[in-house]
Amino acid sequence: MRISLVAGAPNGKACNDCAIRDFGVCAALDKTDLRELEHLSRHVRFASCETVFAQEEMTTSVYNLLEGVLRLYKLLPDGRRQIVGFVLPGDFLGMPISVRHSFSADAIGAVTVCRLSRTAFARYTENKPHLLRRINELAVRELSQARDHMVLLGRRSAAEKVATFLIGWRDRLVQLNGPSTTVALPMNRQDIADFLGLTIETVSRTFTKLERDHVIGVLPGSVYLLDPARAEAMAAA
Amino acid sequence: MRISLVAGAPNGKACNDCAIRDFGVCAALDKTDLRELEHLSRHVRFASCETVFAQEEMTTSVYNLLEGVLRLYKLLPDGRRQIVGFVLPGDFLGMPISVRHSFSADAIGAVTVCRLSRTAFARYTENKPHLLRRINELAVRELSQARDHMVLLGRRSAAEKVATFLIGWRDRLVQLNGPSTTVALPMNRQDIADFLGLTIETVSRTFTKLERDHVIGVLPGSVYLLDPARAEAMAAA
DNA sequence: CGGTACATTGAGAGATATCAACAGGCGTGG
DNA sequence: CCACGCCTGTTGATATCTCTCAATGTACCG
Repeated sequence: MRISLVAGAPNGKACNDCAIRDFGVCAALDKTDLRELEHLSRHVRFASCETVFAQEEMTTSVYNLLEGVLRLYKLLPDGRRQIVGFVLPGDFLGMPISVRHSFSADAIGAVTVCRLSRTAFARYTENKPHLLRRINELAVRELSQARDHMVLLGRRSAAEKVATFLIGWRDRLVQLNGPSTTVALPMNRQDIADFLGLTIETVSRTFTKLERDHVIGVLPGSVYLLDPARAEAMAAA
Repeated sequence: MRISLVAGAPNGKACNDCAIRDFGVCAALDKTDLRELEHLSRHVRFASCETVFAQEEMTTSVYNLLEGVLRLYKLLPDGRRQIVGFVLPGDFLGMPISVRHSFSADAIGAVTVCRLSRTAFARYTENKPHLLRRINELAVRELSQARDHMVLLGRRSAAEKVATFLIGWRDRLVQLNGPSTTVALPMNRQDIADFLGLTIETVSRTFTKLERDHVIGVLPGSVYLLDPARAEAMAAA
């Protein structure tokens, strides 16, 4: 939760060559648009556990994640935490409802973001309805994911929660890196617990149980799916 | 869950005189825009428990709620239900992520909606960036509410859930109808339970407990807040 | 090699779910 | 107009899942 002191370094690379060129909001932009965007964006690095922005802070920027993973979370006054989402490269972070952030974002491992001034980006989008539609599309997709997660939090058992999480996380990684037998879990057990509305012990026990049942194999920092079909069935049920 | 057979009746009234003129998406539109919109919209009535649209159905329309209350919910294959939101007059329902609805909507009591063809509305928005921004704003607000609800579902006790629900619902009603000591609850206990990730029995017991503690008074179809401060404290905690 | 952070495991407690019975309101129909 | 049945909501007893508290294990790092 330390704050990064690293100031924005000049972008350095052209947006056109960006690794996430075809993923995030920028997918809606042509070369001319991108050239304009280059002048507005700065790449910024954060070390593990550094805060990109915090709940209640003023919203000054919007972000595209370039490398690494972020956790987004909300805290209750007494310290209880609910992780509302994990952010992967290509994801866009920049639809603040108000002048203050309603949740916090910090780095899980080293992270690079593409940062833009919120006002400059707002001006940039003004006469670009295709970009507005793209942002809208992303917001609606996030809303849909949020509702799926409500179902998980409100109506699923611990085993179903964990299975659903593993399948969903695998699917996101597959989209980024292509198929793989193992599912990397850069977040720790507490993060998973706070995402699924469980305690760390219950998550741990559930992992062990799934391992005993030959559904998954547990390794430090990852799991592999021994029986993807069964995991998917638990996630669907 | 019956399907309404009532076909779309001609709008009849001018959008400019609409009751929710200043609330929903239409707040972003001037008189000229509204006149154009009148030709696209139809008022449709639904009786209690009729389905406006169902999960997996094709998305053909977008809606503005004019009168009444809707529940939005998702079902798991085994029948478990999670209500993802209640819709009040002025709320906009029309940001489908895909060609099929990802949740169902049905009427709690009699309902009137303003229905527009999805494709016609999409064409209508095409050259109206102010409307796009308005839609975006609404989507982001909903997303924020969804995240708040995730915290409730994942990290709050039954008593906190019920108190938070009552305060939140009261605030929405106040915005529509002005201050009032009583909070009308058109939805039944099962709806509340499915919204809060509880069982009907737990909701009932929690109401009784809050009544014993002189926080609320329970009446058929409504409650009144005897100790709003205490209820708000439970909702914030 | 020891320290620290993270993860696992166990025992017991507690909150909510489940199962079951009962109460009250409301409409229907005799 | 009253009796009946139905639906919704409440209450009670018990079960169960997940949490809490505590101890132990394990990997990483100085």
